[in-house]
Amino acid sequence: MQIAPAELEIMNVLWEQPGLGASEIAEVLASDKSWNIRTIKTMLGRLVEKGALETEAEGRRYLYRPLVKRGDYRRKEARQFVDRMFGGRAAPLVAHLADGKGLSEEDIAELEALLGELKK
Amino acid sequence: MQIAPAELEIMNVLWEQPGLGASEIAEVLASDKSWNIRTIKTMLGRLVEKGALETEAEGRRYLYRPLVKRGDYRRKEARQFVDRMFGGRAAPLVAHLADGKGLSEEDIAELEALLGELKK
DNA sequence: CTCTTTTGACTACGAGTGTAGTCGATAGAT
DNA sequence: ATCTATCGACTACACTCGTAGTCAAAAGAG
Repeated sequence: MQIAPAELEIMNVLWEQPGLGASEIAEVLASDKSWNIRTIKTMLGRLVEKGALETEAEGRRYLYRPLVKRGDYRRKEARQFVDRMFGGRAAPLVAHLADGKGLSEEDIAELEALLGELKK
Repeated sequence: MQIAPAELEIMNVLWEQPGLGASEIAEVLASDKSWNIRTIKTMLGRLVEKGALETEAEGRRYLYRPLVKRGDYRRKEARQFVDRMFGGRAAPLVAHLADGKGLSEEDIAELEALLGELKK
């Protein structure tokens, strides 16, 4: 199941706070996106169609919550991305991020910890 | 400038061997893709339009070569991807790759070396 | 010189996306 | 009871992408 970039913004909101209604999602997004409420509803509809969200009726509106787990989705996308862009090799990806100042001190520390784990 | 997934396959060929003609690209790709030569030509046309490739006439055909550097493109995409999927944090990305067995022994070794570099 | 093959140019077309409008029902305001 | 704001359902529409067909020109086969 395929989630488009704009749809992902919606999913992100719902992963953080499952069970919101359309207009609440709109409020959350209002800060950085200027999306018409209709646009958001269209995307919600499509996400439900795709099986990425489920709805629960509450009075005359719907509450939405993710059917797809964020971790699962991220894992799948990460794999796909690394395959497409870097022929499946993760190291070059990290190298590029590093090169473009995409890694903070904190990232580096975290990565070190991670690698420590992995070596065991 | 936006390069679609299928177009990227073409770019990959030309990044490896700049200056091929359409049918030569088709030959290279024939091994793992079953694309009609017309399909390839359409994509070449679009890539030229987008400014990702330039052409040089050679007799009655064109030779294609990348205008975009592979490294630059990868860097940009990597950044974008991490932003969209992981809120800009690289560490979680690597964690997910690790989790899904996306990291080989070799990757891990390389990453360690990289981190060593970065800490300096 | 004529027939076939190859090449680039242009056209097609359905699925997916981003962005929103219209419509009918209904819940709340007065 | 009536008007208005809101909700979900359906519809619209231009643009991108994947996939290829058509066409005219030219190059090579015989």
